[in-house]
Amino acid sequence: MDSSAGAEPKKRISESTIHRLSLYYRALSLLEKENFDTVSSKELAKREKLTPAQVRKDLSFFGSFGTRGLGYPVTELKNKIAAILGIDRIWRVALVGVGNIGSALVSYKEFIKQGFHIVKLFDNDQRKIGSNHKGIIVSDTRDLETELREDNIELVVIAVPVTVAQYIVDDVVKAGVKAILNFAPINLKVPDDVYVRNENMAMELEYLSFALVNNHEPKRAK
Amino acid sequence: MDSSAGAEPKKRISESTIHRLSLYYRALSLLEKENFDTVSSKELAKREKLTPAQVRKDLSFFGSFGTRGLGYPVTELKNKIAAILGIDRIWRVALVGVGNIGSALVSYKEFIKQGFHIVKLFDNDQRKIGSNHKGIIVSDTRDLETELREDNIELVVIAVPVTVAQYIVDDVVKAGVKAILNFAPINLKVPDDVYVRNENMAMELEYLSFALVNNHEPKRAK
DNA sequence: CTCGATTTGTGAAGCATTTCACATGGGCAA
DNA sequence: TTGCCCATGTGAAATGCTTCACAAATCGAG
Repeated sequence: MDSSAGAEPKKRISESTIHRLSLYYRALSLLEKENFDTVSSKELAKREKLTPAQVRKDLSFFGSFGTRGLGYPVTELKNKIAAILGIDRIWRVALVGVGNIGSALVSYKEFIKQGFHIVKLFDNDQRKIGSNHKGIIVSDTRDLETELREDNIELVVIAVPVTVAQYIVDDVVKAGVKAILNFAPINLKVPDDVYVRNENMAMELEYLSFALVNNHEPKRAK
Repeated sequence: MDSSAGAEPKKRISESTIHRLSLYYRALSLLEKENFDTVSSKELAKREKLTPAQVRKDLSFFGSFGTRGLGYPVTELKNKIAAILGIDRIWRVALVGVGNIGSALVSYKEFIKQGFHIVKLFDNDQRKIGSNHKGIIVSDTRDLETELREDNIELVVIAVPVTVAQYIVDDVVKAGVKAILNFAPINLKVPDDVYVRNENMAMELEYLSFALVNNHEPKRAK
C-alpha cells in the first residue's frame, strides 16, 4: 500500500536508473513478443547484464509491480515503465539540420517506436528548404521560433554544425521549448529550466579506444 | 615525480572520468583555436559545466600536467589526453550496415577528427554491395571475417537491424576484433575479452521525456 | 629576494549508487 | 487448508564517485 496518492515519487531518481528503465522497457517488449507472461528480476538482469538486486531497486523507486514468488507481469510492467518514462504518448518533435545525421534520424525506427514523431524539419540551406523528406517539407530556420510555437513542438533535436548550434538553440528556447537533444559537439547555454542532453557518437568510440590502449577491465562479470 | 616507470596507472578509472576526458579534449581543441596558452581547472570546468575539483581529480589519475599558480598548458594537455584516450593515432574502422545510420556515419566529422577512419563498409543487400560510398566500395557481409582480418581492422561499428546484429557480431568476434560500437538496440553476447559499447539515440530522448513528465531536477547548479 | 596572489594536486569527508541479505507474502500442490 | 518454495521489496552495508579544503608550488611585482 502506497501512501503517495497523486504526488510524484520526488526522491531524485538517478540518471542511471532512468537509463536502465529504457533498457528494461526494450527487454520487456522483446519478452512480450516471445510470449512470456511473467519475468523475474533475475531473468531481466541476465538479459541486460545487470544484477537482480539492481533491477528490483530501480523498480522499487516507482512502486511495487511484482508478485513475490512469481516475478513481474511482462505487459503490465512494460506499460508502467512507459508511463514513468512518459513514452505512453506521442511527442511532437522537430529536427533542425537536415544533413548527414539529420536525414538519418528522420527515418530512425527507435524514435517512432518510442512515440517520438518528427513532424517538422528545418534547415538554412536554400537547396534543402522546401524539399520533401519522408513526407515532411523542410522549413527555413529563419521561421524556427514562430513555427515551433504554431506547431506545439515540445522536443527539438539539433543536428546542425557546431558553428551555428548556439544560435539555433537560442531561437528554440525563445519558442518556449523545454527539452533539446543536441548532436553538435559543444556545450550549449540554455536557461535553467530547459533540459539539454548531448549525443556524441564519437565519445563511445573514444571509450573503446581508451579500453584497447589501456587494457581497461574488460567488463564486470555477472 | 612518479614512481611508476612503464606500468599503466592501474587504478580502475571510472567510465565517467573517461567520458569527461573526451569533453576536456574537445574544450582544449577549442581553446587552442582561440589562442589560449594556458587554462585553469576553473575555466575548463566552467566550459563543460563541471567543478574545478572534478577536472583536477580526473587529470590527477594520469599524472600531473599543470603548473601551480598558472594552470595547464593547453596544447600540451590536449596532446597528453589524446595519448591517454588512444586517439593520438589512426584507428582502422569497419562499418557494417550501410543503411540509414550507417550512411550518416560514413561522413561523420567527429569520427575523422578523432582519428577513427572508416576504411571498410559491409552490407548484405545485393543492391548495395559493390556501390561506392565516399570512395569506399561496399563488401558483402559474407566475407566479413576474412576481410576484417586481411585489412587489420581493430574497431567495428555495427549499424544493422536488430534481427541480424548477433550473427554479424559473431563473425566480427571470429575475425579477432576486440572492440565493437553497436547501434542495434539489443544486448550482444560476446566473449569477455571483447569490448562492446552500445549507442541508442532514443535513450536520450527518453530521458528528456522522463524529465519533462516528472519535472526532474532541471540541472545541477554550478 | 621576499611577499602576495594564484592555482595545482590530493588525502579525507561527504554523498550517491550498488549490492547484500533476509523478512515478507503469494502461488501451487496435495 | 496447510506447507513449501520462490522471488519480491527494502533497510543496511559496502562500494564508488564527487566535493572539500588545504599544503605545496609557481609567478610576478616591488
